[in-house]
Parts: sequence; C-alpha cells; structure tokens
Amino acid sequence: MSQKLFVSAQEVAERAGVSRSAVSRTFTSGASVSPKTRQKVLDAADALGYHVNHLARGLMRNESGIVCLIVSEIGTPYRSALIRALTQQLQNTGKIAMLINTDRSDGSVDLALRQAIRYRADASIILSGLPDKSITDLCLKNGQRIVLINRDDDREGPLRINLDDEDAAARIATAFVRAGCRRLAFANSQAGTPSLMARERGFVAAARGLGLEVVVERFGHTGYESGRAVAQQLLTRKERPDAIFCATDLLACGLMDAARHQFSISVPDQLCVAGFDDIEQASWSSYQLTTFAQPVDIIARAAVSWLSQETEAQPENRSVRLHADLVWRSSIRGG
Amino acid sequence: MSQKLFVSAQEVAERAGVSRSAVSRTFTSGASVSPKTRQKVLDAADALGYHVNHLARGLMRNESGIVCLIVSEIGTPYRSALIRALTQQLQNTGKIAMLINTDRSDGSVDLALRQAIRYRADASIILSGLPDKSITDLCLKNGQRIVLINRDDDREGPLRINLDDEDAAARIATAFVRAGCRRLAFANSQAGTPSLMARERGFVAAARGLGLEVVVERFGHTGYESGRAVAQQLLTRKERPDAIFCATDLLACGLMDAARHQFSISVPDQLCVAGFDDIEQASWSSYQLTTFAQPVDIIARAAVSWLSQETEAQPENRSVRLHADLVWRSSIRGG
DNA sequence: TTGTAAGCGTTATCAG
DNA sequence: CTGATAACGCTTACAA
Repeated sequence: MSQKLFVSAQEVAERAGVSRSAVSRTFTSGASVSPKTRQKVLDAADALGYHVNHLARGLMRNESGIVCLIVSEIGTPYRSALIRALTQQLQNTGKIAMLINTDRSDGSVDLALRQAIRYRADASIILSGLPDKSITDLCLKNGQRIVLINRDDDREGPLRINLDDEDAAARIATAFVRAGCRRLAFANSQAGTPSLMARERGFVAAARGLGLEVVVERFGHTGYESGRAVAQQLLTRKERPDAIFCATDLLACGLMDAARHQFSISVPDQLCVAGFDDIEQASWSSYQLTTFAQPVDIIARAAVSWLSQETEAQPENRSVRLHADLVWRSSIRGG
Repeated sequence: MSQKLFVSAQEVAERAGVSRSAVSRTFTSGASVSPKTRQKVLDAADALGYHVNHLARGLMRNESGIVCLIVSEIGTPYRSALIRALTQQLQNTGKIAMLINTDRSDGSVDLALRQAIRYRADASIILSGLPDKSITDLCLKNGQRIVLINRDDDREGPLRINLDDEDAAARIATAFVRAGCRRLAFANSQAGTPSLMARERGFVAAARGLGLEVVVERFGHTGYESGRAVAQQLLTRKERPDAIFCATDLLACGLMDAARHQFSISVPDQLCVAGFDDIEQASWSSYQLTTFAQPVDIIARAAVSWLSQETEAQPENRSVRLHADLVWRSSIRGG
C-alpha cells in the first residue's frame, strides 16, 4: 500500500512559500539561490521528509548516477573484495552501484547490460565474462561508459584495466628457481579467461628462459575444489613437481590442503607453492601463501575516476596496466 | 558525450507506424495488443535498439523495481554469500539490487536508507546495523518495505528474519559435553549484535543447565584476527578450556589456527571447536569445522517472496524464524 | 535571484 | 484493440 506517495518538490514549495524551481535549485549544487530562500526550503523539506526523486532527476539530466557492477561468483573472496572497493569508491563520488549477478551461460553478460540500459546507468563495470560486440556498441553509442576489469579485451571504447600478469608469472618462476626448485608446474582452471592464460603463458615462457619445462594442469572452475583436483593430478606424477604456481589463491589453498593432508607433503620443504590475488585466506597461518596482490583499491579508484572525467580528456588513454606486488610469505623456501 | 540520446518509445512508434501507447503496451505484461501490432513494434524496437526506460516507468508506476541491499563488510564470506543469494533471487523475480556499503559509523545505515528513498527503491534489505526509528518510519510511511536480516529488532513494520541462535547454541553445548568436554568457553567479538549475543546467551544458559560454567571472552570485530586474539586470552588461562564455541566461523578459523600453530594444541584431540555460519572455509580440510549453516538461500527466498506479495496478506506474519542446521565435521571429537 | 513554462519518457484513463 | 491526452516529479531556459 504505497498510498501516501512520497512528498514532492511541489509540496515543499508550497510550505516554504516559494516556487518549485527554488526548491529544485536548492538541491542542485552550483545553482543560484539566496541564503534566505535556501533556508526556507531546507526547513520545509526537513519537516516534510522530502528527498529528491533521482528517477525523475535522472530522466531530466540524462544522468542517473547509477553504475552497474556485472559480476559472477559474487561470493568469492577476490570478487567480493573488488565489489567492496568499487561500491565504496562509487559512493565516495556520489554515485550508486547496481549489482547484477551473472552466470557462466552465454548471453548472461548481455542480459546484464540490457538491464543497465533500461535503468539508464551512466556506466557498467564488468568483472566477469565479456559482452557481445553489438550490445557493447549500443551502450557506447548511447553514452554509457564501460569498464572491463581483468578482461584483457582489445576493443576500442571501454576502459580496460589489467594487471601485469605475465611479468608477475615470470617473477615467480625466478623465485622458484632461486629456492632450488627444478620441477615446475602450473595449476590452472579450465575457465581460460585472458588473465588466467596470461599467467600460464608468462610462467611457462619464463621457465623456458631459465631452461626448465613446466607441467601444466587445468581442471574445472577457479575454486578450492579444483585446486584439490589439480593436486591429485600433479602430485601423483612419477616426476613429482617441487614447485607449483597456481593461477589463483583459491586453487592454491585447495592444492596446499591436498598436498599436506592427503599426500603428507610438506610445504614449503618438499613443495613450494605460489598463488595469485592475495585473498584474505592467503595470509591465514594455515596457508601463509606467497602470492601477488590484486590492487583492488587502486583498480577501483582508476575505474571510478575515469567515470567521473567530464570529457574524453585523453583520446587513447583507455588502457590501464597495473602492477601486482609480490607478497612474500612462507610457502616458498628461503626469501 | 552522451550526444545521441537513447531511443524513445516515440521513435519506435513512428517507425512501426503505430501510436506510442501501442509501444508502451507491447512492453507491459498483461496489456492487450494484437499480435500484428505487437510484432511490428517488436521489430521496430529491435532495429532501433530500444529499451524501456525504467527511470520513467518507475516514475509513472510508482514502483521502481529497485531493492536496496544495505551491508557492511561486503568482502566477508558470509556476507558475500548472502548478497549472492539475494541478488540472484531478486533477479529471478524481475527486480534489481542496489548495493550500499555501510561502515560502523553511527548514521551510516540512515544515510543508506536516504539513498534508497532518493532512488525510490521498492524495498530495502538491511544486513548490517540498525536504522534510526524516524527514518525507518519515513520509509514505511511511503510504502517502502524493509527487511531486517539477523537484526532481531522488535519494531513493527519491517519483516524480520532471524535464526534460532539460542537453540543452536544449546545444541552445541550438548555436543561438547557428549564429547567429554568439561571446561567450556565462548569466543565472541565486541560487536554485540543481537544474533551474536543470542548465541552467547544460549550457550551459557545451556551449559549452566548441564552444570557447567562458561568462560566468555570478547574481542574486537568479528574476523579472523579477532579469533587469534581471543585464542590468546583463552588458551593461556590456567584452566585451559577443552571446548570453545565461536560466535562466527571467521573467529573459529583464527582461533583454530592460533591453537595449532602458536600453542601446538591439537584440534579436536585436546580442544573441540565449533563455529557459526558455515562459510566456505569451514569445509576446507585445514579446518573441517563443525558449525551451523546459515540457510542463505532460504533467507533470500523468504525476503524476496515477501517483497513480491501484493497486499499485506498476513497482518502479523512479519517475523520469520529459521532453523540453523548443524553441520558436523571433525573439529569436535566423536560424532 | 526568482517564477513561469516547456519538456524528459513513461503509463493510465478514456473515448472510439 | 487502438490512439489521444493527462499525469508523474524533476530540471532548465527564458523572462521578469
């Protein structure tokens, strides 16, 4: 029963004894209102419990203040950390986040973008999947900005934020070798997303540069259970690896747990392990995982500040490459 | 530069050679349009890339389809799992979630509710904190529904979804005693939220009923680090506890890690541990934590289905009490 | 600085 | 079933 509708600017105007434009101006930053009227309006608004209707405002201004976050597997540590950083950052700049959950199905991201269009979101930030080109173009044509995080797409138009995955992978190869490891392996999921593949590529290439071949194993999705499954594959080999780089921390946690509790392999004494993301669990004393930190706050800041840029200041500054710091813990010998 | 605005129903109507009301009806479920006109409209809309403007629709219908999720500590496993379930459930019923991040500061939730009002959200679901009565009333008066999850408030108006925290706590006390434990302890945070306190209360009372006193320790916020800190307090006591019930799984993980790695205490041989929430990490083989499962999907379904209820069918069916299942793993002896 | 009036893209009402 | 017409609550020229 939404009988008594929300109070409108009209009603505030009447109570304050001014025109409704005066009310509007009072709540528009940078509009010219005399302090006196302003105060009258503010008092009336407060008494009546008035709040600007952003639906109507968005309609007029052609700017809703809404930013869509398009994500799958929201419950995952890395994803939820990024969502936290993004929502926080958006709120700081007066915008608001809409959260759309996607799944692995094909048109899932496209559907989400359609929803973003319906609500006339000012922008969409895509953390998972990749939309169809046609729908992307539709968004861009209508002035909706798009940010791709760790999607490594080469399309023009969206802002692309990526990490130096390959470099990071190369650094960890060196660290393994320095720790005395010679039988290197890479544990990946079958997801095959660009950043995951970049890590694999970088690791294999760097190892080869050091004269070592890498055993690569891919299994399932990017989670703890997959880590256990990959461990099953890697740790039962005749030539058992003595160092495994996991594409994500979640994989690494699963792999470490299987190594220790199922195969009674000691980490790091008999097996060195590294991960990627620096999720909270990586720092827990059961894991103490050496890993690369996703700079979630910097990513969020980069995304949101680009959204706030009035004009297209830089013509081709649409690709941001960020550095992933190596967080050294004790899942690799030495240090 | 959002130069070329989004295409409007007007333009679609012109291209299809019908009136704009025909277009509107085509996209309104349950409106009467002839299949022929309908198809003409659909074709034109598709060709033009038309999408109904939900801002304008919300303005007219007085129903935006937006539901606000008000949460603090989004990155936490339990919270993010609940957010996932809620967003999913909302999407299934054609609604969309706005996510507002709150902090521990006082007016934080009130500010979030103000934002919900501005966007004329149909409802707000509050997972953290508790809003001021005046702002709550303002929301309710204007037909915005409010759901409180695990807030255990006794106000009339909002839908209140809670678990049987006290009962659960009592069950675990019995389990501890059955496992041969006699020196019981409860590890809590200082957050003091109703559900946390209910667990403490229920545990202490049940233990007393079994003739045992409980040592209670509270520290910091509800996270892994606090669990470590509480362990410091509890495990250095002269009479060291042989069973600890932690108010959340995160506390339990921290406590278990400290017990094992810092104090070399074996779980469950020398110390039984239980938690609450059944976060994903509780099932990891490093923890294998016996805990109570938050029925996140059921909670989400209860919340969303209530939001979809047309009228106020039941006058006082506004409190839902859900059962938390005990998930038995190996952090308690026996079984 | 202030008020008036037009218009944003919808949907709802009401004739036809 | 269809098409005008009047809202919805707001912003923003334009004029005073």
